[in-house]
Amino acid sequence: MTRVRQTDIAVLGALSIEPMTGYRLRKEITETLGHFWHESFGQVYPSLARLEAEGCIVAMDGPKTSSRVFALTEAGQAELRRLLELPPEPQQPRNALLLRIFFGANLPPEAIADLLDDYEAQLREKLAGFAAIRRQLEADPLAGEHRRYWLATVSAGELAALSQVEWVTRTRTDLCGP
Amino acid sequence: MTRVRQTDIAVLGALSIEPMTGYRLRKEITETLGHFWHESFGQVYPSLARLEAEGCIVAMDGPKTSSRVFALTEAGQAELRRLLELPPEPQQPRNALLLRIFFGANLPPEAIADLLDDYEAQLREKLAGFAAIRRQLEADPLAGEHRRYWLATVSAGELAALSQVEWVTRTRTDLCGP
DNA sequence: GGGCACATGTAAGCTGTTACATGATTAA
DNA sequence: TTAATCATGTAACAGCTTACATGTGCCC
Repeated sequence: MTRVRQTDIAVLGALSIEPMTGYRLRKEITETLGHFWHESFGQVYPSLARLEAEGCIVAMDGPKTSSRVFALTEAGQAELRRLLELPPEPQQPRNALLLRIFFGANLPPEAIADLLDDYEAQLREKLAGFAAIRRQLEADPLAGEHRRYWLATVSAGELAALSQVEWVTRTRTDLCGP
Repeated sequence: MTRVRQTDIAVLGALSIEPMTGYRLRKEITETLGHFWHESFGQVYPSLARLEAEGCIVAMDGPKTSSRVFALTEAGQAELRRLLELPPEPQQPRNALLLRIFFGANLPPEAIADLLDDYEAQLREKLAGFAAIRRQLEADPLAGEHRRYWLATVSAGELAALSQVEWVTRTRTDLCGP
């Protein structure tokens, strides 16, 4: 019962869309999956090395000296499908804001208000980001068959952020007064 | 720029409500903060040892031989306040379901439907759990000044789960048909 | 006496981050 | 030419989980 390496899913998934270098892979993950996923170089390169050794991906010479462009093999495509079908293992939640709110009786109301205001500002930034991604996605002719799936993840982010804005507004009134 | 040990906040916070043993501390965190926080024994005991060495908590003999009941000192109370006011550092998101949806073009629609159905079932379980916690909290006379803060965290969970149920329903239709 | 919940800890190991080291390519 | 970006990797470390080892107290 070995645990599934989540990073491998992200790496194989990205390469299923287009072959690319490790550097660009990480950049695409940051820019495109950024609102629900994250990888660091320290994860991406070892993962690429492992997947190459397992025959899931192959490296080709890139346009630049000493850059390697990775592509999925058939085995890699099969492995990706296998991993995608596995039910996500429930991750241990850790919400640092809710932790602070829970112990809020130890703080003056203004400190709570500050925490909530900061959070709301972050949410509004996120929402602006989603709007931008959505516009871009709806215009991008390359998205093709992926578009509906990508839009679904954007919707998830938007709905979550909107419901959290509602919660923040209500909670600020409840806990810190109008 | 040392990072804040989040576990310390949970430990100090729990002890600010009532002195208790490490074992019970972890149990309370699991049962009461479970929907937004998690600690393992391997975190709790070292954290207690460190906080004791720093003078934030003191140990008293418990009712049982070789059990130690920890209580906040004044320094610990001050440290807790300091930690609670720090803005939560944004954690790197990792949503395993959205990762699978994003690469959904690699899967047959039925596999997507399974993933979404499983997720919806989990959400409904969560909602039932929240309802139970809410009933319990509203009846508990011990909650006192904490009740409003604790209810706020329950509301956060409820709203989040409800908006995700909405998303799941919509997304299932969009991606897998009616 | 047997089983369960309470209770305390440690050690191995995995995941993931951060900082570092190095160099190529491109655009101003 | 110089700064930014592209590109690859490693090493140290922090954080956290899991499994293990050990023992107490209570109830049936």
